[in-house]
Amino acid sequence: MPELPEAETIVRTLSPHIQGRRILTATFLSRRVSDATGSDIAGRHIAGIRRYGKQILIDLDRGLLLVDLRMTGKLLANGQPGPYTRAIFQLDRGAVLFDDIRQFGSIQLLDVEPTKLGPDPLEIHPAKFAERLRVRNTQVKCALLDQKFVRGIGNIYADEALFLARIHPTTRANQLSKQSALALHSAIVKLLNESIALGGSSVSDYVDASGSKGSFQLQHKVYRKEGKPCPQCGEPITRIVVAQRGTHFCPRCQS
DNA sequence: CTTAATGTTCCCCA
DNA sequence: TTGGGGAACATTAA
Repeated sequence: MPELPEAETIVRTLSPHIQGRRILTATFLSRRVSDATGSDIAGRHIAGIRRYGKQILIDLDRGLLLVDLRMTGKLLANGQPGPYTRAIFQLDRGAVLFDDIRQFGSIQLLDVEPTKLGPDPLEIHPAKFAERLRVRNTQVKCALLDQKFVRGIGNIYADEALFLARIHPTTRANQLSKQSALALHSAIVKLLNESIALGGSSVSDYVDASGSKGSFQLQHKVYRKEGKPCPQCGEPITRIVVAQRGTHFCPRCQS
């Protein structure tokens, strides 16, 4: 799904449309989207919206909605319903659509905070991040993708951060020098913030709540760049598979 | 027809 | 208990 920067952008672009609004009706067009029913949700007020890792939490006057976008989920303000619209929230002013081509996404109605994931990469102290890596006996890319390790990083930013920090994706996390671990933390913070500033990466079909694409994909150095020259040294970018995900890196820069 | 895609979970094996 | 690997979920695009 959208990763941290995309979720953050969706929250920012959707917030002005839904903050303080009342949900008149909620309609689920696909059984897979939710266990909740429209009548469970109708009538509640929206207190606010926030990001939790790469997920989105919509606080209600009673309970909250946990929106998990997975690979192709979208939240759209005042869009036109189409063939992939899976849920419609009619508000007292405007409407919100949940579109999702692949239907991996979901919207859950919770009465308490969701189960806890790892720390937010933009908030964790660099030394704490390094320490978490040090006690992890797994490939560093696997750690980055594990939402219980840190919440919000996905396949794009994992590959880009490992390139920026010059770390091979299959390096054991507990074998990284403290210096490398800190470089990785710094690369992650830099990339996530830069991406947020550019509205996220639109590589597949990501758009924000207004239907606008981000532009951070133009800054990608290795993600989906197999065979293209490394911007640092010219060596062709290599693609391997790690944790069942396409993994892109420079075999010369990322020893 | 085959492969891969911003993700997670479940199941089996060591 | 931890970690690795594969399948599954549903749909599109190259």
